[in-house]
Amino acid sequence: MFFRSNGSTGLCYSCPNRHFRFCKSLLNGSSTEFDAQTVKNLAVTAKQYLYRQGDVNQELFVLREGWVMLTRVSDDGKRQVFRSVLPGELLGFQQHFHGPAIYSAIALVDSVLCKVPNSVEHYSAQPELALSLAASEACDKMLTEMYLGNITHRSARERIAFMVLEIYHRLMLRGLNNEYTIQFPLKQEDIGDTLGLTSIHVNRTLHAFRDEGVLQIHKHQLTILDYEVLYALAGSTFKTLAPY
Amino acid sequence: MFFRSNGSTGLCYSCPNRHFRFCKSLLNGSSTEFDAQTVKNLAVTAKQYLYRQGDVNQELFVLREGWVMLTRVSDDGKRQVFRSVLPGELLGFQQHFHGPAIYSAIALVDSVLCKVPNSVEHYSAQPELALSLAASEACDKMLTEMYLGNITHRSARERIAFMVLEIYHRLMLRGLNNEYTIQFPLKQEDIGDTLGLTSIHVNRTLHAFRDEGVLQIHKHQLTILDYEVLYALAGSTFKTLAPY
DNA sequence: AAAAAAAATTAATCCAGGTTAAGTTTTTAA
DNA sequence: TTAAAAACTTAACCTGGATTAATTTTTTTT
Repeated sequence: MFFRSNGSTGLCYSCPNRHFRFCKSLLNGSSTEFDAQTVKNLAVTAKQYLYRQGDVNQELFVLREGWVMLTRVSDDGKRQVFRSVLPGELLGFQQHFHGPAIYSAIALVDSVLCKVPNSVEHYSAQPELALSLAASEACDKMLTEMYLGNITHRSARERIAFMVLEIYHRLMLRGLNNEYTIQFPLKQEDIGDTLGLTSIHVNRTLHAFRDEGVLQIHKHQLTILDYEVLYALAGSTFKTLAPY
Repeated sequence: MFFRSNGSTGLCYSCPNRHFRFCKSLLNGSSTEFDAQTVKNLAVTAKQYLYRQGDVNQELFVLREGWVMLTRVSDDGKRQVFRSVLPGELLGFQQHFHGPAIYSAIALVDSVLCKVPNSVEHYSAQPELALSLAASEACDKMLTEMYLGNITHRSARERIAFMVLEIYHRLMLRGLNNEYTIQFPLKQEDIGDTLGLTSIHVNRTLHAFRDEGVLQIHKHQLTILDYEVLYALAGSTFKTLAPY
């Protein structure tokens, strides 16, 4: 089990995410020990929606543990997967606090979220928090831009290599890897809907990667067998992203 | 001439952008009349780079008038155009204040920018400003996500229709249209590099649109001839974006 | 105004990935 | 434990947009 389970409803001081930017700002701004009065834990089970596109009045969360995926279905029934939210990352912020959500958030595995303050008053009282929020949005924006650059003009092999390395890297920063193996709850269709490929073609490509000894996905575990090959395929976009 | 030219180096009180969110926050937080001590104007000519990918120590700007395009060239020489920055929009913010820029910013027409405060101290003194920054980043993020959804799985005609309407709509919000005509400094290659199409295919598609009486680009002027057709092609993604 | 460079245009050919269809295996629910 | 549903796999065929290669028009520079 790679997802840390250190008592789902624990307080911040024992949380593995407490050093990530937004959480750090929250804790810094708190005069007393941070507790359930301010940060409320919320447990969700696999396949449960946190909110759906069109919902209003949504809240701001930090994912404490688990894996959340952001998706949007267009009128013609096509689904776009925007990204995976990993432990320590924010989800739910919108420029218009109470406008409708443009995408749905679904937990892919049992997850725990922390509901965090999200009001103009809170941010005014804690300017550093608002700046952390801006940084978090800028980070998401960059990730989305890098995916845009990855998908535009690049082959299926390159796109998948980029996506796998990007997620592997983000999990590694959190210590959520076991050597070259990670938990990987995404289905082939999810990969396809992230990268603009059909699940059939994702399947073909993953199969080729396995035959070539590059990459293997089995029972929700992904193992990188040849990092160098993936790194070369992922291209300069990944190199740019890696420091973040 | 659709780009407002009301004295390039004017102060904020006469600026057409003064009611846009970030500028409004700036002005609200200013105890005295806002002047050149705080906001410095910077004029750039067409084809001039504001900064290039890899540059460090870049500044935060609001585009006062003109048109700026954000692009990134990858190691293999392919160019990605991220988006156009239109008057009143922010550019240059990064989560790491002094990290290298991941893309270049180039003025496509003669433009005027306002250099705005961008330090932790400023944001701490003006929490509302930090929140406006977060909102601006969230807005850019959403736009990028919508482009991602547009490019993934959709045809060349649909992609171009979406892009044209999105830009038309954003200019219209600023009063920078003349009925169904806008200034449009993007080259066919720029459109291609935004949407993941070759300029040859962009040309074919634009030609078809002209033949069909849908859309026309001539001498940097774009005219929408059949809004309904474009709107239907642009799909639900555009409908979602339009309120913003 | 002429020369050079950049951008737009057109046509022919080709292929990566889509589509359709029919399995098989794995997971979930009963 | 069995049945049903979801996910994965494989193969044959097809097409939208890429590639290559000229040519023309427009813009910029001299």
